[in-house]
This record gives sequence, C-alpha cells and structure tokens, in this order.
Amino acid sequence: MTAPRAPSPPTGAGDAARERLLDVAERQFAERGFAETSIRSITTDAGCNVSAVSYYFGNKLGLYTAAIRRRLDGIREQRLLAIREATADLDETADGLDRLLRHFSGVFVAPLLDEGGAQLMSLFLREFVTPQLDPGFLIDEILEPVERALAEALAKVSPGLGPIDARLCAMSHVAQLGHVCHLREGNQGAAGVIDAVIDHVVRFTADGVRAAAARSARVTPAGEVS
Amino acid sequence: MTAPRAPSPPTGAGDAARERLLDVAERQFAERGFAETSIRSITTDAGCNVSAVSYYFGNKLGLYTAAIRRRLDGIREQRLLAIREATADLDETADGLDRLLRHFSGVFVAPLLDEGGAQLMSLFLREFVTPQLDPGFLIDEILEPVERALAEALAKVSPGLGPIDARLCAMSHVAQLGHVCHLREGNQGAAGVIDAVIDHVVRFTADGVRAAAARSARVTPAGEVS
DNA sequence: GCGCGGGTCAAACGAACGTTTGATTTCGAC
DNA sequence: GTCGAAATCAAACGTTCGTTTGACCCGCGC
Repeated sequence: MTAPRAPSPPTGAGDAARERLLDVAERQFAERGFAETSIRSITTDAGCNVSAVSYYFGNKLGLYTAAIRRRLDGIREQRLLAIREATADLDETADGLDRLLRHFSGVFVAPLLDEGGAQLMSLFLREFVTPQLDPGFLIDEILEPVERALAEALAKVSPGLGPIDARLCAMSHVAQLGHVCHLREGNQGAAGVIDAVIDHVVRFTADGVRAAAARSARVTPAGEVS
Repeated sequence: MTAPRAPSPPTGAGDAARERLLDVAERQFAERGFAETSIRSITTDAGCNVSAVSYYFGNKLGLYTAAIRRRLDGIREQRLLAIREATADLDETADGLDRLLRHFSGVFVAPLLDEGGAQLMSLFLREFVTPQLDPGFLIDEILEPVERALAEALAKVSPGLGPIDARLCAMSHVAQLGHVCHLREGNQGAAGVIDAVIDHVVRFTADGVRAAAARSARVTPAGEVS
C-alpha cells in the first residue's frame, strides 16, 4: 500500500517524475496562476498520472509550495551575495555606491534575461499579489531580508546616511527594479531597452542616496559618525 | 422573452441589482482574484439570482470587465487632473518640482486611505499581474497616459531635463508609488507610516530629477533650450 | 522463485463551477 | 382590469476540477 500517502512527501530527490512535475508546475503556475492551472494540465505535460501529485506532494497546494520553495532560497542568496560582494572591497575609491547599485541591480534583473527566468519572476510576482501561501510569506522570505541587507550596505558606502533613510532608499531602489520586472514580463520593451532602464535606475537611486546623505550630514554636524 | 440575452448588455444604468452586482464583484474580485471568485458567491452577497450576471453582463468576464471599467476612467482622470493642477500655476517660485510631485503622489495613494479604496487598488494590481482582459489593457488605459503626462510635467518644471530622462524619472516615481500600494495592501505598515514614506518618495524623486536635469544641462550647454 | 514495497496507472467519485432554460413576478401604460 | 416587457427566480445541464481508489509493473533482497 502506497507508503507516502501521508501529508509529508515521500523522498527528497532522485525521482525523475518528481523533478519533471516541479519544472512543469513552475512554468504553468507562472503563466496562468494557481487557480487557472489544473493538475491534469501539469501532469499531462510532465508525462505522468494525475495521482503523482498527491503521491509526491500531498495535494495541489503542496506542489505549488514545493515549486516556489525550490527556487526561493537560491534567488535570495544570489541577491544577498551580490550585496556582500559589492561591499567587500570597499576600501578603494569613492564610487562604492555606484558599484554597489550596479552590481545588485544586475543580479536582481538577471533572471529576466535568461530563458525561463522571466517566468520565475512572474511566479513570484503572482504569489506576491495573489498569495496562495501565508500572506507576507514572500515579504518575509525575500523582500525584507534583501531590503534590509541593501539598506545596511547603502549606509556603509554613504557616509552620513542614517538607518531610516537607508531603509527608505533601499525600498525605493527595489521598487524600481520590481517595476522593471513587471514591464519586462508584459513584453513591454525589448531586452535591449532593459539595460538602458537599469542604467537610469542606478543613476537615479545613486543621486537620491547622495542627496539624502548630504541632507543628513547637514543636520548632523559633519565629522560626527552615526 | 428576456430581451437582453444578446451579448450586449441591456440597459446602462438605473437597475438596482446591476449596481449591487458591480459593488460586490469589485470587492470579491479584489479580495480573491478572478478565478477564485465564483458567480454564486457574488450573487449571494448581492442578494440576487445567479442568472442576473448573464442577464446584465453576458457572462462572468463581462461582469469583471464592467467592474474594472466603472472605476478606471475616474482614477485616471483624477491623476491627470492632479498633474494639470500642479503645473498650471507654474509662474511662481522655483519649487514647482516639489509641489508637482507632492500633489501627484497624494492623489495617487489617496484611494488607499479611503474605506474600500485599498481593495480598488488591489483589483487593479491583480489585473496588472494576472490579466484576464487583453494583456496591456491597464498599461494602455492608465499606466502609459499617466506616466506620459507626468513626464511632460517633469520636463516643464525642470529646465534642462530631456524628454527621455523625464520619461525614465516618471517611471521611477510611479514605480515607487505602486510599491507603496503593494505594501499597504498587505497590511504592511500602519496608515500613519504611509505619509512618512510618501514624503521620502517625493524627496527621493525630486533629488533624482534635479540631478538628471543638471547632468543634461552639463552635456547640453546652458541656455540652450531643448 | 518469491515476496515486498516503491512507483505508476486508468478509472471513478463527489463537489463546484459557469451557463442556460423556462416559468413566475413585478409594474407602468393604456 | 389587462397586457407586455423587464426583471427575477428555482432548477437543471454539462463540464471541469481535485482527490481517491485499487490494481498493475518492476527491481531488489532473500
């Protein structure tokens, strides 16, 4: 009698059908959303039986959750790593802010340019707007950690920028990048335009951060750290 | 024999049930999305029969379309009016940029603070991410006209700012405001925090616009208009 | 050779859905 | 009072959905 009928999935890896299901589910959930995608459509594309979903993932929501979780940690760690890389060799010249923003932005939108990467962003955007999981799940798992790390990095490379202003500036930057992802998903603008827009976003944020830092420095007397 | 069984809706207004259906549909579609909301749930809340939907709107998608259309023009015109108002009395001091951004941003997020206004923004966000209508419908109907008008206004109040930079800066500003709407929808941050965030966004964009205008003025010799 | 369990399958189940039908009610015009 | 169209209704239709069932296949240990 089928062992893994329990709510907990059976194994962890090694099953070919399991991976195929996750691949197809990621694509179809991203293209059409959770409710508009049927289990039968996924299993047909994956070349297996409908009962494979309940066998490996318990139910439809389990498959959806697994498809998101499989990618979530990777994306977040890529972004956090990009921040660390850009702030590691900081003791050079004064263009640390520009290098940080440019490197981070490149990593942020990189999935958009890959084959199949845009659909991954679409999957996250959908879960962000129409949560099937716990509301705030994606905020806690990606948005908040990345924004926090970016805020700390901004404060590090921008003398005089207070923590609150750094947080707000990080929000502004992430907001712009997310908007670019929106537009790119809707086939708005060819892939070549993306680079120009990213260039603008990096300059725009850098100018905003510098102005905020200057404003803080004017309030807090110069030479005083923190 | 029922007259308006044709795909075209019967009357235009005056029916109480019709308006009740639109009210309930707007709320439920905003809360749960198109596919997750059933006609029976809407008609039950509206206190009428399921066939009223096909009677007044043809089918479920017709009801959804009517619910969006009913609000779309109003929101867009409010935003465009806010831009015109802020650029009309321009021949005053030099703080035209700040006044424009502050006024426009206030109107943009105003629906969020009303009772029932947040759900309206949620409805638009959902259609933006998971289009049930023609893809790009909302972009053409709201995003593009508003961004274009804002870009023209930015160029007007910012001497030296080229049209392309103006467009990009308008995009950056709208992106930040849309992000605020996202967070507000997810109950992130109390209503009081919104004002502080909007203050930051206005300052942030103003700094970015001024820097872009200064950069353009450096490339294009001063005194030369366009 | 045999048994056993993981993996896969076709088939069916019950529920919920969007839509349609045909009758009934409502109501102003005459 | 009567007629007709608009409006509303209960009921059913056909489809699709997520999920479950029970049998079958295959490879491995003994």
